[in-house]
Amino acid sequence: MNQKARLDTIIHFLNEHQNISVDEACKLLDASPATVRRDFKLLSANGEVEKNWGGISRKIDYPSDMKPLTYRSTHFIEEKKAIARKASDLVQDGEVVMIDGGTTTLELSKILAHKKIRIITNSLLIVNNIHIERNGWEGAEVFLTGGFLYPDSGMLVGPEANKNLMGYHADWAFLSAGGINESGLTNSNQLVVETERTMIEQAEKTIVLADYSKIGIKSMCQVCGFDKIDRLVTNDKLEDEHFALLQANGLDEQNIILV
Amino acid sequence: MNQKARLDTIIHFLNEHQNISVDEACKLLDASPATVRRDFKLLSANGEVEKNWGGISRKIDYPSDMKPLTYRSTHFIEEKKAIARKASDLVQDGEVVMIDGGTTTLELSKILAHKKIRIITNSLLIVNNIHIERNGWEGAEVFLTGGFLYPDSGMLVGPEANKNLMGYHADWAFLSAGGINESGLTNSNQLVVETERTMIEQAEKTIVLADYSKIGIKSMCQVCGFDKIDRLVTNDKLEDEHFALLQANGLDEQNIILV
DNA sequence: ATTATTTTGATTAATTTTGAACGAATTAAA
DNA sequence: TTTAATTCGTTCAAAATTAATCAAAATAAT
Repeated sequence: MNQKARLDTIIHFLNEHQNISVDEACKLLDASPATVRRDFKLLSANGEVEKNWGGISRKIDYPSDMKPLTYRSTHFIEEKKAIARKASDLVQDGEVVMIDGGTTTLELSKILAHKKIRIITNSLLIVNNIHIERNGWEGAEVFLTGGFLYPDSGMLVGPEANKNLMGYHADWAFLSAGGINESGLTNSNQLVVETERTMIEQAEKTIVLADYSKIGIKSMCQVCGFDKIDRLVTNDKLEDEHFALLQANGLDEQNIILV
Repeated sequence: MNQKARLDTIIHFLNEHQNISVDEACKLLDASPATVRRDFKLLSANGEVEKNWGGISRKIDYPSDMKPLTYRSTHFIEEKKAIARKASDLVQDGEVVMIDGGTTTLELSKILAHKKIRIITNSLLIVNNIHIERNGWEGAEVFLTGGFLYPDSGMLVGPEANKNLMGYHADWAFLSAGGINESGLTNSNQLVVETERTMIEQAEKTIVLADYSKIGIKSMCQVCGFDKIDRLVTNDKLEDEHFALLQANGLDEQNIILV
């Protein structure tokens, strides 16, 4: 493996994980510590990663408008993956799934890409990742809604997107959360919220994926009340106060899936 | 295996993988290191790939979660770019443009991305590239059709895609060609051809982009006859025989734009 | 069929990269 | 604070990669 291939492998690894140590990289690249250190030095000199004692880590907080369709938040990657894995267990072969945009639902889509299901989404980022995950015609069939491409988030929104969603019927709607508070589910973009509402309408069951940092947070736009949420998948790092908030609104052990 | 075949094999390999080493290429091409190096040198001199110690890699290294649906290297890239540049001159600010999938139309979309126009397309590849090309909210507004994502080509097809296209009206339809022969425009995928037909219906003027290698070729599916083609943009390497073919079907100096 | 031209593969010397060793620097433990 | 254990960066010899040269093989032209 030559240098360029090694650097690519490291970057690829960091897209999936938060950080990588010298030892891990040695195994991954089949190279000596000296070489790995030289590679790390190169990457950090280029400003692509952050150097720290024992390894390197992803730079937190990309300027989001610079890398439009790539990963946003690099925080809680492992937590999000765990939540996604748990949520994916709900889905059986042959079912139809609607997936909202968001970093946690993105992880979910990577897993679901391998199942024999139909996926309907309005997120370009998710479609791109499914395309990478699966092999040609194997795995899930994908249906994308049409509509206006919202530049920042890479999501398709507007009346056309909604009309498209209304043309489909799904077993599950997997939604991401901007925040969950006493009034229910909220998100930051009005146009995206519209499509989320439509997904809720068109699906049998609505599942919300939210790591613990989202509970107690209120975003600008109201998506729906707790009555529409059938299941909430979240971390077990949940504070008592937040757990009480959920229970007071009708979500109990049955509906809350902790990972 | 001759040189042309080797270069094609390498390019094809690089469409699937990020990079290729000299050793890998030796096995893949059944050739000696010396020959492989000469090939690598050629490709990098042409600017088609990036040279690095121990091998070559794809020139444009977009974020890993967009790879398959982004750039695919091709031959005749400069010709295609030249055709795209010429075609883009037709479009004025404020107009609405439909763009078909294809490598030449892809180049066109990169140019049009910077104009103050509206772009309607059913190609994910094109949408991704526009997204990269322009800066957030600057440049063209993009509308994507919904539909079934055809795995290989990354295009949205099927009844939903057609219905979406029929909801829009455009000044221009820019189509790519699988082949152009005495019966008119042909392409290889039945479902894609359907959307191309719809684009022709919904646009004021239909422009076909085709490098000279496409003239005289017949693909499986008929898109339309010459009567629907308002302009053909192609190279001036056109053979006399092919030029005659075009003229015999009503395309003259007025309609054929040579670059 | 013969000759000229191009392409290929082996050889070699120069250059670059790599891995191991070791002292310096940093963190963790006592 | 002192000590032990990692980790880091650098040096240097070994290994790998490259470009150049040249003869053999393949291809094209006469």
